[in-house]
Amino acid sequence: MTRNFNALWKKGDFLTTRKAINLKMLSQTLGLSQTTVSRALNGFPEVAEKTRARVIEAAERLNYRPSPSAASLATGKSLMIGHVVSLSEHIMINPHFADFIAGAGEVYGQNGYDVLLRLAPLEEQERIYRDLAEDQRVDGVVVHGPLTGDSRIGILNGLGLPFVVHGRSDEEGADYCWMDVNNRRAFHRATKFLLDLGHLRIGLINGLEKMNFADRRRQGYEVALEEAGIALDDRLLFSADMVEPYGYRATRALMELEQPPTAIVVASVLPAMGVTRALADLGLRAGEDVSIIAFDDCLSFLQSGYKGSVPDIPFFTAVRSSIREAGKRVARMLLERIDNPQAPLQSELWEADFVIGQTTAPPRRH
Amino acid sequence: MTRNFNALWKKGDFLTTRKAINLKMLSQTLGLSQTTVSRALNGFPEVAEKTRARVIEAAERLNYRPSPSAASLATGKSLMIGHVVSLSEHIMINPHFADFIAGAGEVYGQNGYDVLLRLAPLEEQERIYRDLAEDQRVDGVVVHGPLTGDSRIGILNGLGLPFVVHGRSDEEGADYCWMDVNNRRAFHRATKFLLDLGHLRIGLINGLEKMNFADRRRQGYEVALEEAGIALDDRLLFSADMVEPYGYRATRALMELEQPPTAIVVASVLPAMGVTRALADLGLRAGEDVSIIAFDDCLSFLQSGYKGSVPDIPFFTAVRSSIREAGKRVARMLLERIDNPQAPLQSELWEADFVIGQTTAPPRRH
DNA sequence: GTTCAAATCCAAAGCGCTTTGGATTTCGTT
DNA sequence: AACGAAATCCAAAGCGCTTTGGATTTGAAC
Repeated sequence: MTRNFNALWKKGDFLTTRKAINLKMLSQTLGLSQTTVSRALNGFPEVAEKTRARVIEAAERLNYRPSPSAASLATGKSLMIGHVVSLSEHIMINPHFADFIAGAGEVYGQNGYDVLLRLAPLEEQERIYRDLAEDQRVDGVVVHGPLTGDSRIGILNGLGLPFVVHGRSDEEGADYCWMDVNNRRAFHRATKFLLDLGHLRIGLINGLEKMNFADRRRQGYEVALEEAGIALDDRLLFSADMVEPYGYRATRALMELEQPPTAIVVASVLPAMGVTRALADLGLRAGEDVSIIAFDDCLSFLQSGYKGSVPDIPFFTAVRSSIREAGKRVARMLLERIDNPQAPLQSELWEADFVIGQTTAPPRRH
Repeated sequence: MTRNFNALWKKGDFLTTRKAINLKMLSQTLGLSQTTVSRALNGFPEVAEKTRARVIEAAERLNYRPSPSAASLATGKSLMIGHVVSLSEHIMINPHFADFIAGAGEVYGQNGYDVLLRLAPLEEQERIYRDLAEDQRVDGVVVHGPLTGDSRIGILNGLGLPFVVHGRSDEEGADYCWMDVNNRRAFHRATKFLLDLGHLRIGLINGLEKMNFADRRRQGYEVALEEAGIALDDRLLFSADMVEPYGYRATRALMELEQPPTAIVVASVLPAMGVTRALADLGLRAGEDVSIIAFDDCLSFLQSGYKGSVPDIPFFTAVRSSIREAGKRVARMLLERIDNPQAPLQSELWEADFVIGQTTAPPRRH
């Protein structure tokens, strides 16, 4: 029975090069069939516990590791989660994506999944999803940065590939699985807070408004103004990719108005840093001269001490929601969906925290 | 011959669900053997061009796509590149990693490779490399954030898995393939520039010095001071993970010294933003009151307009090298290495640009 | 019209795993 | 002691591709 295997062993293959051992060899050493060994390792009930223990022990001792491609070929599962992102196109995605994936990757790792990362511009993503699905390269995907009316969602539903959207694509968000922050309410609260402080002219430095999250944020801002009986002023509204220099330029433009705003709501801490830089250039101070509220995704490299360590008063007053925690949650939702594709569609809406920092105060009296 | 396939076709499988078509079916429709079809598609010379054209046409028409796991099982190649990173541990890696992978991913995509991303703390990475190699899950890996004397390199050499190091791990850098920026010279130049402007007390806000790149940067700084006959002052030296609040706190500490520095060299634009924030808090202005030179990785979300668009004068005076371009280069080197594992080990050292911005000036006279 | 390469194509054996359908053994019952 | 169900295990058939070793055909040369 074990002759074959012993021959190989004596040849020295295993001891020296630690050449991978496969199921066949393992079952031969054990004097069991491949079936039994496979079932023992995969936790099937029809194998005696004594046998299972023996098998597991031997597998560990001989450093047996099943070939992923063989398993994938046989089962059709790949234990991979696809993330398709356009890191070149909307570069503001980059740092956000890194933190999101840091959270998601943690969950994947705990469940034996890996990330398949594909960089591609938006217009190619539909084709890529199709390829990934047909090739069975991934067991599910996460949709990043959904636009309002995003066509990727329809495609994915058609493909039958499990997916979760980080964010939403429309008002209902009914026929797909998503996890989102309540962007509208967050910006409503931020704007109302500034109004309550007495600010009457409030600028909005928003993200790209074809992105659904930015669209919602603007709605929150507008509704708050409306409720306060303040007319919208287009000159106070900006929309672009959320990078630092954008915040800088928008602020310079705002402050050159004949009636500059006394407060600004900013879609991300990144442009918000540009805002403070612009104010500094003009000899103005954030908080004292111009109030700022930013949306804070808890980007790891900007704030280090949330939990313990250094409990600083945060610089920016902010509506805050950890994108990294979002990554974890989305990952969990997706894995559940993969395990049970028939389960009803889940969705989850998080409220952002509102934290007071050093950049808000009542408007200056002249 | 084609009966089998037609039967399936008529059943409607292909037209409706676009069920994946496999080699067998494709060869049956063509009336050729699987061998010939496979060879035709993979560009082998022993198939007539006429036949090849016919095969390719049919493959496209029927939307044939070879199964990656089957191909991987048969060939042992996975068309995947492994990136193992610890996004949680040294969070400063995050934004840098995102831009690096944006560059690398572009090259991978052009060559039919994908990224397998695995999040793991440093101490697990050796085991993970071993697993990835034995499982044949990836055809090569990139080593991120090498420490001085990094054990991962020895492991990888032992495994025979092709790899390229982004950065270096030791003085020689001889027995592995790497691509690095001349960090020592960059910081030497930066420091010397400040000395030439007349600065005598120069702070260093460095990265974690167990990281090889940070170690080298410090060497450059020290040598420049030494050459100018200025003694090192430990109170001017900081070393930590390069996040924004670190720059802030280090600067506060620096400015509280009885003899505060008149200039600071900073290891990254991220802490440098903290530096300017701290200075602003103290009523000081970067450039006028305290000079700053930062290392600038061209992080996408901080500077948008390098190439064309808005040719701003950069804010920070900086030594600059695009981490994204580095990603591209590393990816190319790795793919070459995979194609030709026997070729001599390559390495590449880039010089950083030195760009003058708005944060350097001669020291204030009192 | 042979002959012999060169050109072209093929059957079949893997690659390493899962899983179906059955065979064999064990064990409590009668 | 015999019986049937439960427990345990197995042989073999895929999964879809690559590739070896060989068969067949073509075409130029004699």
